[in-house]
Amino acid sequence: MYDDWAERFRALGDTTRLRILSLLSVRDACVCELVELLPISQPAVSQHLRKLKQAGLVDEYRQKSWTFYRLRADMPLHIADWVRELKADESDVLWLQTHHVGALCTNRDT
Amino acid sequence: MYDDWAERFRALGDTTRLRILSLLSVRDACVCELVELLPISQPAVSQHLRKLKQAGLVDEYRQKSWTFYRLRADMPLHIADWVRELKADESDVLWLQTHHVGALCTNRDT
DNA sequence: TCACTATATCATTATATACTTATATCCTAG
DNA sequence: CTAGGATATAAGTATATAATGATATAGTGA
Repeated sequence: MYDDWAERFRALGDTTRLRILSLLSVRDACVCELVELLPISQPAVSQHLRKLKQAGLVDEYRQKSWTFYRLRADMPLHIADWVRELKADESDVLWLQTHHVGALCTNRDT
Repeated sequence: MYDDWAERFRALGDTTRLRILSLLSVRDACVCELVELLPISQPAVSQHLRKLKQAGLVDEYRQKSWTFYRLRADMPLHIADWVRELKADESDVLWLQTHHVGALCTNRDT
């Protein structure tokens, strides 16, 4: 009866995933960017993203060789309200504003 | 950084606890009433209530020999909004409306 | 006081979660 | 097509969680 909600809340019940959401609230990001910012391995990041996706909180799109994740626009209302107030750490915001994946990974610029 | 929120969401990330919240949104209830309504043992109910309490979502008060639990009035805003929309199962509502703990525990009412 | 009821805690167990490393898959460039 | 980077999946492990039955604690009322 409450399965979907429980799954959503479980997805939110982890500080790493909350940080990922805070990052995505600054801007969309690809997996390799999140890997740069988080203190865990690439597979761990991938697994967190999968949970967030299964919970309907993020979705993905491809651009060049990268898979970008973004907050889902159709996220349940109250969660969306909450996420909107989630403040990313200042240094994370700075990083996201001053880096772009092209520079990070192979080419330059977006 | 997001520890408190993660704990709250983890507390919400279980269907049994969501059902407990839905019950408490109908009216305050004591542990023995929740035990009647839920398909799990009394210790399990007690442990769920402890998690909800630690997460700041419910609190307790004593009345006669019973410990009643109620939704915390100062629950975080967005969660309170969400809980307000949580609909208890109709048969649960009926049970809560037609029973009271005095009848339950000392007499043997319907 | 004692007996009883209500609730909490303890010890244990099975399953879920979060991480790791290793490997597979998928793109895109050349 | 092939090489290499980007990402996902697999397998394994340690910790967390949710349940149980047994037991401890607390309050009530005779």
